[in-house]
Amino acid sequence: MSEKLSGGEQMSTKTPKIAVITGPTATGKTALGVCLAKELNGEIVSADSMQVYKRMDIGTAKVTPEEMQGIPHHMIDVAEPYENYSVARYVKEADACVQDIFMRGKLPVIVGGTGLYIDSLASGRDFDDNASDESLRKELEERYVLLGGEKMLEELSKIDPERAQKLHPSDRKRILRAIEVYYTTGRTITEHDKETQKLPPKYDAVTVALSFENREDLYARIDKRADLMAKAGLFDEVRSLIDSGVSDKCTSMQAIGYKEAALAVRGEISEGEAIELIKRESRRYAKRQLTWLRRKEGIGWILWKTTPDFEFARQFSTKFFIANGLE
RNA sequence: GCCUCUGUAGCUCAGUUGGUAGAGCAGAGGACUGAAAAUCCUCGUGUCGUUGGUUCGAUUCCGACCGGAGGCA
Repeated sequence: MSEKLSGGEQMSTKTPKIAVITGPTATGKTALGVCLAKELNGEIVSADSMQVYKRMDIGTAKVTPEEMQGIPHHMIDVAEPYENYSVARYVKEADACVQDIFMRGKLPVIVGGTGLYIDSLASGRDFDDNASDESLRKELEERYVLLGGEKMLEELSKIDPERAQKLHPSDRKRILRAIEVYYTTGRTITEHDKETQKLPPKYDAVTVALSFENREDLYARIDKRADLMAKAGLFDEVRSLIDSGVSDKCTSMQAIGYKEAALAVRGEISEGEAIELIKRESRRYAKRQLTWLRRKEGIGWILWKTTPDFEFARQFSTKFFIANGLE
């Protein structure tokens, strides 16, 4: 009887496993995601900081209804382009999706390239509702411009020396956020981080990452996709966003493809120049994504030779998932 | 055919009054806890076109040759 009880306890404390498909931009995550969701009786939860916005389809390479092949997709088109989305909101909403999918006896398949979103969702990071203050942030922003990074970092080192030591004077966002957290919650961001690090992860993310064996092949794919986006009407898409009143200060308009196309729409550069910029920024973005992923252990990497081989990827991923306890 | 200019990092070009060289861009590596497609940090060895000569020493000066651009015929 006691055996039974302890067994039951173990079951209930076991971390649920979720499937994750990630990798730099333009590597075929969307297609593989659908393919595996079909095979594993799953539903897709997107982990993409820009596909959350409605009316941003071409530039974000959003899945089309045909590509979905009947598989439900969550966390896409959940915000308006003029809203400012955030990790905090993502974790809250995406986690609700994940739980709902589990409840219905299906497997959540997380697909996307926004590493911070995936990590935060999996770790179950709790974002305090009070730890954000727009007007304070604005005020700090002004102070930063006025006083400069050195002075602001000095200010931070008085309240949170540990954090201050890790930051560079130019890292405006992080310096200001650290100060903001202290003023809104009364606790330093270092304390806050240490606390969340202590928490056991909410989900066990069994992760497959896609990339190319040779960097040039990845870059060639990115370049090609940028050309296709332009042909598919990226500039019209951006023009209509601007016409509908989405300001270039919005988070959505900082997306690669959108900020450059907006310059062209406003006539500051040519469309050809915009496309070249989009290619370059996308390449750099892909590199940053790789940097993020490389440090993580336990990832099952699929490296394409020159073009994706989804049949191989399907077999590899299925084996990898099963080997890591997913069903 | 002759004359002039030119050949230096993947690209565009500096430079060395002779002691083997440095910027921008491209690129590479890293960081990342409420904007993350964001934000930030670090990184420059290359037959100085080839080959002879002068020199202790040549990428630098001289000659020839091979590319490229322009001019005259």
